[in-house]
Amino acid sequence: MDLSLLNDAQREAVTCIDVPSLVIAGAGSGKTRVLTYKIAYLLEQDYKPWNILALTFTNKAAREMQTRIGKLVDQKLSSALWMGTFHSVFSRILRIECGVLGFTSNFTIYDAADSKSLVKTILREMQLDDKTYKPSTVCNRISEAKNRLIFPNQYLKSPGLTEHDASQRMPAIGEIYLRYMQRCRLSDAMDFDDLLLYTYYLFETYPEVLQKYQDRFEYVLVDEYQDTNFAQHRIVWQLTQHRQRVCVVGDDAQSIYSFRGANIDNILNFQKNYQGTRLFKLERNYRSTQNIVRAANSLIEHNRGQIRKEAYSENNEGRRIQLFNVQSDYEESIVVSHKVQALHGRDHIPYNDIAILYRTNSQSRSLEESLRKLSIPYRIYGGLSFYQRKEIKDVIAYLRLVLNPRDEEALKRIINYPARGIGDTTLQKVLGCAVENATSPWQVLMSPDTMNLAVNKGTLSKLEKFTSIIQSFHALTESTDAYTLAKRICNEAGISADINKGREPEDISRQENLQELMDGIASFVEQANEEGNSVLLRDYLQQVSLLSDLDSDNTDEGDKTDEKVTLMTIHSAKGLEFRVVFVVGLEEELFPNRMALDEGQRGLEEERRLMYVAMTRAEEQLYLSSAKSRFRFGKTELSNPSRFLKEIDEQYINTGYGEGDRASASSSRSNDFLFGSSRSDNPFGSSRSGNPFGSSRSENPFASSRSENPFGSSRSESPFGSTNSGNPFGQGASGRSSSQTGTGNSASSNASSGISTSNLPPSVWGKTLRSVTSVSRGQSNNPASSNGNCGNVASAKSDNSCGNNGSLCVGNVINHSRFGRGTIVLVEGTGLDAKATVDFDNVGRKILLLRFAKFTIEG
DNA sequence: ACGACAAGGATTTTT
DNA sequence: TCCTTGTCGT
Repeated sequence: MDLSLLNDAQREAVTCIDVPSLVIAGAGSGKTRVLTYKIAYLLEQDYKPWNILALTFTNKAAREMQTRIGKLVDQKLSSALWMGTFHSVFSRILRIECGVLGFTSNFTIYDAADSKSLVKTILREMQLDDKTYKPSTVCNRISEAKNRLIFPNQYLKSPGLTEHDASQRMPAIGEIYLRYMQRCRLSDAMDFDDLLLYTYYLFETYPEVLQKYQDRFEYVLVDEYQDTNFAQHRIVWQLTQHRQRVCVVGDDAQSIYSFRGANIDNILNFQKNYQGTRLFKLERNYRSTQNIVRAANSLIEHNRGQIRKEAYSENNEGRRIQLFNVQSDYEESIVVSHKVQALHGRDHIPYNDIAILYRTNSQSRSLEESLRKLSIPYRIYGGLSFYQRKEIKDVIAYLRLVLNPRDEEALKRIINYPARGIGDTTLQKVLGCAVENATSPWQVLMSPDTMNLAVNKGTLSKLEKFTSIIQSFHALTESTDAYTLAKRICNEAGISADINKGREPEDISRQENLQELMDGIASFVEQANEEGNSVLLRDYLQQVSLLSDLDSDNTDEGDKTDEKVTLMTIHSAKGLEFRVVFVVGLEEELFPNRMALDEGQRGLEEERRLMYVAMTRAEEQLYLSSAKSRFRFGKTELSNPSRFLKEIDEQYINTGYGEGDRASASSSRSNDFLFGSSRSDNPFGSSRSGNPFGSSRSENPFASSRSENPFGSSRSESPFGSTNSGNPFGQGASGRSSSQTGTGNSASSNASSGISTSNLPPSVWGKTLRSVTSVSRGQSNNPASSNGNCGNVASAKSDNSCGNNGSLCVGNVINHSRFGRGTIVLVEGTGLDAKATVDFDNVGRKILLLRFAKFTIEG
């Protein structure tokens, strides 16, 4: 491996593998480069890939890193690395190990909407007013607690927390939290935070399990460490405390997720936690012009508590930052659009080198309009996610319920969709009955008599009809592939009929969305087949619940060649770069956002870091704009320029419309807003006194959890509060009193509750796969099997010895339907087991099962 | 039980 | 402005 491509600081960081290393990597300083080279270096030093764990912030980042490492070392090695987000990696582990925690390996992952809905249900049951107990507030509170590894019983026992809740007139939050936890357990469900919380708990409670993973992960790397929360930090500590072979990379100046519990202290305190840490600072920015780097520096200097860092650039000095001060958001859109047009037409800058960034999604609307008027192609990221659309959630809810009938949120969603005459009254009765019997709603439906469900005969038969159809699907989950099963569900449960009946434009859109979802499932099955992985419903759901559409969408699919301007929030833009960047809506209350300002200094500093991130996305040109009025909440509101504009050293800024752009026809060109008088009477900076998560640590009601292990050493004491039975988790579904029996071999005790299939070698699943195949191929409408463009393949596949006399030989060049062009380097196995190893030009080396692979042979 | 309509409320970021 | 929630009438 060639380390000469690295600068001194990068190289030192890469080759330091004997002591903990903290890499402070400024924007554009080659952070990913260091991580990828470091992993490659570890492999070169004889670390095995399966002994290396690399944790990233997004799935996309993981994928990209994997590809980049694959180019440095053998693809085979890189694909064996443990790499992914905290959530995906630890959900994999939890699916294997969670038997001892009382979950099955098919547990559901609740998304934010599920959590909120469950909180609402609990509020209603406790007869609490959801005006005083705003569900979102309650959810946040629970999430904060989980991120700090505080379990319900600790919450209830903590004077700081309960007093704070009382002072907010929400004394029952602890109780809600407890019920919420129990309810999730009854539903065999974990929310996002639980994935971390239970991982921590698992490791803390079952030392033999912890040791297994300590042994496995000989070296741990964490990307974007500034955005980790306390739970994540502790999990990393659990895994690395013995060896201290750990490397974290991040930039405290780019920490922008504290609202999600990210704790900047993790990175600031790293050196204290790991004695003998070596600190590396990557200060040279390779991305941006000097002007941009300096301007961003001048802004971020207004924050305190950063790690000192001298970011610099040796690129061109570049142009000054252009400032647009305009009348209205409408004018802002026009000015920006015209500027984009000019950049494209006059300066020949491709559209996809241009990004427009904003603080809130709602700002995209007016920009879209004016871009459309000028026929400028654009692509919006974010907004309402594909997976949050109603029709998609409905189908996913079916899939979830079929796999895990105890999933209460899924059941609530679809028990009357499509309408089958089961109304709210009935649902409430079922839910109430479940609570009374301390069981899941599904259990109530299964034995309504013993549970004393009080509904009339007609209703009962409707319920039975519902359960029997779900059961009929459930019976197929072990044998039928996800696509075939999903298709059947859509058809037989009446979803397709419901979706396809309308002809309105929005109906068409729903139909298209459903189709897209089904296509997605089909291609999941197809790909899993080719790679010899399991294709069951659980395998699909496992990954889809952790997918955001930022991950799934914008991949290859020819979109890359399309030239489009990028519109996205600044948060989404993290880690990206563009030659030209517009940051719009630089106004007080909007950016910095009102909500953040309400949180005082801490909130303001995060907004400032957000602005820093926004500015440092730009390579060559940066434009900032600020409007004097903006249409918000249905009316026009006056606004003042963002304080950030004043904080950027003026020597890097040009004010007004420069260079005779046609936009300069506008009336406002003065720079008085920079120094104007309107600012003095602006009452900002007021910080609420009782902010529970404020910057002052001593006021923080959660602060105590940080210094001490909230579990102590006691394994027998339940962190979930007192519940029925001896089970600390308050439900006996698993038939096991889990925390007491943990001293045995966890792997064997786990077997009874089912082991996750995805980590097993394909051979184990050969039988299943075969039966899956026949089913799936029997379906004429299965795109995975009915594609006609693979004539050559058919012969290769049906030939029993394609290695020797078949049509596929080593050296053949093939065109794969998804992976593109590649060269055959190995053909092995016969008949159904025939496999080919292929070096693809763009995606590296893959092993394909020939009976599934879709490709044509070239020449 | 379910559809239509009104009112009200909320509008930050997302694994 | 938009979307979600609640209430009403059938």
